[in-house]
Amino acid sequence: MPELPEVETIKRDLEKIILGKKIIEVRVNNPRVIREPQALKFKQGLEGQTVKNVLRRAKVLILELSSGKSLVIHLKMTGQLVYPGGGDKSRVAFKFSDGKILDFNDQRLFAELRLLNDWRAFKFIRELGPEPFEITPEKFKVMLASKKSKIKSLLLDQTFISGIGNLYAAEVLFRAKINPLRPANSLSDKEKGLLLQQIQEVLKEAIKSGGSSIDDYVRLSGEKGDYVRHHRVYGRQAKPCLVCKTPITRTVVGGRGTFFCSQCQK
DNA sequence: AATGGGACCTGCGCGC
DNA sequence: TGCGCGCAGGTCCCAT
Repeated sequence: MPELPEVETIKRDLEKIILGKKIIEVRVNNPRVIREPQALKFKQGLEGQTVKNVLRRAKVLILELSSGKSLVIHLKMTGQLVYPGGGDKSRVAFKFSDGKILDFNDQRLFAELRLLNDWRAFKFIRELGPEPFEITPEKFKVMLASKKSKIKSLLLDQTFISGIGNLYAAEVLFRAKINPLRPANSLSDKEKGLLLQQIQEVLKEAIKSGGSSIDDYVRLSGEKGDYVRHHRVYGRQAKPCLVCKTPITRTVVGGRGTFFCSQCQK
């Protein structure tokens, strides 16, 4: 479940090793992960290209190429980039001019690779809400004002705010002491301010730790992200709240596991 | 219009 | 020991 901090970590690791390098061969081991264009065109469009720029938008990685096209990668839940690669799990392998290989792994085949003429025109990216770090407290208040949906569902809505997933939604709501089931427009101005502050702080700290390795996420090197040590509620069902010792509640919101402290989060 | 649930997938861990 | 089942969650799509 790579979310913003995990994708940002991969982005930073990746640009250190592939900026300016040429892709000499693309091996497609499972065409299902290539959403467009058709696999052969994808391969041909990448071979011979130099990586000019590595960008992140929300949970999406973008590699701008010398041709002007871009390789757009959404890791979804189990997508991984591993370097140096050459492993037998790889769905797609990118070989560079120095002979080294970047593996794209994805156990569950949900991830999406695209070779696009203009990544900015890609519907998913066009419709993304603002990046959490670009939001001011004033703007956040306006954004929440008319929203009746549960605050947790709203944090997961990528067209509302981009980059937060199930894990960080749980963590920021715990730190802001807000119950995930609350209607968004029922938050006081003070709570809205605190929530934005926690969103920015938690994401920033998580990036510093290299993300959270639960399930499949690993850094480019295969090394784990260290932020798991700082988790307070995610995955802690029935365990004592770290603040008040009340057992952590697990419920389902929008079909997703939702962890919170019924005592601390009102 | 907003909300909810299923679908997409695979491997792991659990209970019998 | 072995098998079947539920579960994990990002996003899309459809029904209500």
